[in-house]
Amino acid sequence: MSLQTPHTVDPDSREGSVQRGRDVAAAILESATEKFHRRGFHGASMRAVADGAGVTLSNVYNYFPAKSDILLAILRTAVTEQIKITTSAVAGAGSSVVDRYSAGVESFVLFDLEHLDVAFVANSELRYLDAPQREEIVALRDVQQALFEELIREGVALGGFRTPHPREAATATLTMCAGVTVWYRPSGPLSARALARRYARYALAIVEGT
Amino acid sequence: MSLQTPHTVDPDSREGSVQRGRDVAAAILESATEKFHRRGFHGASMRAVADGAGVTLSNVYNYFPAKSDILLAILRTAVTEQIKITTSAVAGAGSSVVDRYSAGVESFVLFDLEHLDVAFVANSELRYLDAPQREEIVALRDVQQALFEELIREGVALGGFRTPHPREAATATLTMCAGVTVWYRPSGPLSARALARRYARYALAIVEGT
Amino acid sequence: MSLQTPHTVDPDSREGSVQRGRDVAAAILESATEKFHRRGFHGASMRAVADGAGVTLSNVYNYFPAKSDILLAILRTAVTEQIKITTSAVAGAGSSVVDRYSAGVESFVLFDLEHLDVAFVANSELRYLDAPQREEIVALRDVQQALFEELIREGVALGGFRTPHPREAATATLTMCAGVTVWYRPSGPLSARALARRYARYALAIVEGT
Amino acid sequence: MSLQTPHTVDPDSREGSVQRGRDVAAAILESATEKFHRRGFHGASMRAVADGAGVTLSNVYNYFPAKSDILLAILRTAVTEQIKITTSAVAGAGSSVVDRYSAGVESFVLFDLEHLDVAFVANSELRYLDAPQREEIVALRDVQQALFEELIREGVALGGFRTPHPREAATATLTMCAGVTVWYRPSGPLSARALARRYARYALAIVEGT
DNA sequence: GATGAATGAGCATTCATTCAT
DNA sequence: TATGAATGAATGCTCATTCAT
Repeated sequence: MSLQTPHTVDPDSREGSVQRGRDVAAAILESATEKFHRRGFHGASMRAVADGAGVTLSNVYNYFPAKSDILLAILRTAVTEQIKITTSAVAGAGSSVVDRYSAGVESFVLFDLEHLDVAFVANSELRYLDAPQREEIVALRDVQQALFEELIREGVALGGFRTPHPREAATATLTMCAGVTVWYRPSGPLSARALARRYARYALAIVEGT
Repeated sequence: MSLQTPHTVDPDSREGSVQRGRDVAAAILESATEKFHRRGFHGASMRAVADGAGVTLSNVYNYFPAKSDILLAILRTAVTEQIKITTSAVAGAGSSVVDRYSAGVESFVLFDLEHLDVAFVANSELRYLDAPQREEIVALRDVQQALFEELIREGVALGGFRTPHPREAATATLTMCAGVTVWYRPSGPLSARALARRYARYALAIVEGT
Repeated sequence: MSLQTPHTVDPDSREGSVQRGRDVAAAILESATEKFHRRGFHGASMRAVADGAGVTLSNVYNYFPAKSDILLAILRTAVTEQIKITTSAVAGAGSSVVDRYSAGVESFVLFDLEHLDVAFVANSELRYLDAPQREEIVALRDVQQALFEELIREGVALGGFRTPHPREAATATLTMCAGVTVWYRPSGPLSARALARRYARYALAIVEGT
Repeated sequence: MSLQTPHTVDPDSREGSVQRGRDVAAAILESATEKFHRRGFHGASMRAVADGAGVTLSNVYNYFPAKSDILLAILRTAVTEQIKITTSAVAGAGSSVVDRYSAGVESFVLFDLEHLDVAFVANSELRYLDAPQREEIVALRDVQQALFEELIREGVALGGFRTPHPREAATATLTMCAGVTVWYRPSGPLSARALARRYARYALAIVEGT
């Protein structure tokens, strides 16, 4: 499942240039994600991105003014989407903090596992954005981090979690979770869902939940 | 403290120009580490590496036949050194598994914190090595991973740890620990040693130590 | 007369700058031929080739993926064209073997004299092509050699030629003829046509024609 | 048999620096000959020459001030030696012009066949010498050419040869003979001596000897 | 939107040569 | 003689980007 190509498309809007423009941009983002994942931002050439998208090199520039804008678009979508998914997972969980925190972590890991290359790129290539672009993404990640941190603080206040350092616990947990994109292979013995549950358990342990 | 500059230098040989007295290969490795950290392997040019080392571009090639050999040398040194340090930390700790595991994790994190850029490069740029070179480093990392995994299994056998999945716990812990190189800044409020201790506690929680 | 500039050009399209009107690929091949002739394949730089063609260095690579492909293109054109010319000269000559052989040799030499640099490069730089590319050209040269060898065998069969070694006679003759590209200067006293006739006479003597 | 390493060495002179100097220079020339043959003058690096000679790169410069001096030395030796050999072959032959011319051509070809790489280099790489060095070799080749041309003129005067163009016949013959270095392989079916005799016959035909 | 041609700066690497010892 | 270290210029080639159509 790709983040860039939505699988539900309104059939009425399939014609006309706007829709075709959407398709092309999506193809470029998809190709770029794969290339950035495999070769890194600086190791992947615009030609390779264009070729992978089945698009003319020059035409890429009709959709993205510069290479870094492609990376920015990938990261923006990824982080935004992950915030949405974790937020709604937390909202949809049971009323106990433990349940809500677990649901949040599980959905976070699941997102990374289901979008391995996007998530990997989001973690590893952010540093190649120039300051203004980078700050936009960093701000979004702060939102994501705050979501978990708040839950931890809440758990500590309610007595369910006993970690003395909510902020560092959140940071450690998030980097641990993001780490799955480095080594997980879908062909392995562990299903994404099972792994996500396992990580939720680690996360609970880190905040010293009872 | 740099990994590349040998600790034992004959003080009598320090005369002569500062630049010449310093080992050229070490200067190149140090510069390359910094450049690879800041710009990534493909984003850092050999010219930048040479300039940073105060060395002629062509002279770099008198010490390293190719760019990738510089990366290889950095990774080899880093991983080897970290194995040594963690191994001896484990050996020098108390007899209980909890103590030995904690000491191992703490020294692992401490190493990363004291060689932030080297450790960061070791984690993020390994994938840019070609297969044969990459496999050499991967084999070394497997040794490192085995060290922790064995300790966990031992703890489980003795009853001190209760995690049902030693291998995954080790993986999760190591990626969590390696994650500190992404965000830690020495100028921050937390000392390296304090942070390392904190991570040892997280690690213990993950393996569900009592 | 150049081999690279096509003979039939639409006169109406000659407007626009002289440089642009000229085919870029042809200009590159022409310049490369001259540079390879003067400095040799390894002694001629792509920058020199580009400059000689009035073309940007990088633009050369829009037409030829590698330096060796330029050499390949030159040799392919040269050898193919020479085969065509000698074949049709043989076909258009009188019915006697002596006449046909003489016509073949004469046209062969004439081709070399009228395309001195191309022919010189074809003789001297072939060895710098990598195996697969070289074999393509070698196969073409075998066709050329076979043309003459067959004529000699025919002459021997009919009694006009008395050489006991048709193959070696053909080889000796062709290398002798190709040799003119080394020393002939159009400014000299001997016209190309006269020299070609003289070589046809040598060739006849070598096969011991009556 | 190499031109550079004499096979008769005075055993008494084997020690001391002069003799060792000789050996080193000879090794360099031998290696350079092989490299120039295989890769061409510009395609062969000084490092490759040094390595092939089992000599330090810097030490090469103790014997030859520049790369082109190595080429010059090779060519000088080769051409000089060939002149000597052909001259004495002519002198040692029977009294008839036909015999003397045949002996000259045969010994010329034989020299090329017995020193394939040296002779090849002498033919193909001469053009890479700068003007003053090149002229020295060209002057030597003129001597070689004059030897054959004089014989032809003598033969014409005496009535044995009937070619109307002694000079062009000599040129054609010499380029034909030199051509053997391009294709001859000692492993082939034809012995060097047999091939040389065959070429002497071609040469006689070219000058229209009776 | 889409294209093919073009560009200038930059890339990793190699060159012949020099120099201090 | 001999060496190991060093150098500046050049090598073939690729880069992200632009532009005219």
